Amino acid sequence: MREKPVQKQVFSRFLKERGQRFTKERSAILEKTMSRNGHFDPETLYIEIRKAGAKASRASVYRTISLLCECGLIEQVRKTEHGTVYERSFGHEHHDHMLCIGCGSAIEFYSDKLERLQEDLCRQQGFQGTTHTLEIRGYCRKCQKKKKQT
Amino acid sequence: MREKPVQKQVFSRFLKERGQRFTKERSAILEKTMSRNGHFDPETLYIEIRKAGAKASRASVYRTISLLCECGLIEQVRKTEHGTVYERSFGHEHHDHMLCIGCGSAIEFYSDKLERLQEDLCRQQGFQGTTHTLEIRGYCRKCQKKKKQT
DNA sequence: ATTGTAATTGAGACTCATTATCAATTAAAC
DNA sequence: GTTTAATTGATAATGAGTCTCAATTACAAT
Repeated sequence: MREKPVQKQVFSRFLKERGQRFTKERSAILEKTMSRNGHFDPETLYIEIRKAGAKASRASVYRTISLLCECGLIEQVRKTEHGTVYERSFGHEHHDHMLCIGCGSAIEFYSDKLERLQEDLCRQQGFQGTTHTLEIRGYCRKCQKKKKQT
Repeated sequence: MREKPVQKQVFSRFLKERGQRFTKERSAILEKTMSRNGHFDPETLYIEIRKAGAKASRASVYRTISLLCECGLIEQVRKTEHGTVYERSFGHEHHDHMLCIGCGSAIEFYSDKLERLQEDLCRQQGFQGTTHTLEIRGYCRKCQKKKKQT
């Protein structure tokens, strides 16, 4: 796994500005977070970190995830009955999701039309929109086939 | 508060089909649910029911909310750090929400363009979409003013 | 390098929403 | 009315996430 010094810089600057420290625990969590491609939840991240031999407690994982959200390196995707799902946002353009009811898989997509629509809608309502999340639920290709077979 | 016999019929039929019973607890919870206009969470509903003098335990409230979701009379709006938020869907057309970061208030809106956009997006991805949720976060009129004053 | 000091860590206690348990109750079919 | 399986509710259990606090440590100043 290649180093990602840019992200370390972003994070350590963010911390320094607030008089906070860039510890090895935070560094390990940052690294594992940034090496992840898809969605993840704190517990899974914690287990991966332990497996990788790094030392960081569950508490630190939660605390660091919080910080990473604040400085914009990751963001919350959604809350589920099994906990909160996050994803890397650094080097990962804004997008929305389609979520398969059948298998839980997620498709990412981006739509310029949607971005413009958000602006229109906000104008109509006198609302100052900053971000949005669109989640489309349904069936992915695979699960559509499975359904036909039954 | 007027009676809403249609919803009772829907619910009791739904239950009968599944060999389940239409108890007074379920009836009380249904009624309180249907008399609500905005968003609500299970705990608030439970407290209201107790205040109204009806008898239903917290456990029954949770269990019945689950049933009401299954039969389509209410639906989950979102999960927050303070629990799950629901809203009546019976006699309440589909819509999406703008959520104020400042005060937590919610604006409901409906957009035909958005509905058509969902269809387009799904076609593009070979996804069979059934429902969606669009949540736009930002500042409502009041909170925009407050921010200016500071 | 050493020191001083405030930030951080981690183990475990705690919170709070939600679910499971199970004996007692009850709807509703006969 | 009897029967019987579904339901209820008090309470225990679960599980994600947060808090506590003594021990540790980053880091700025000397």
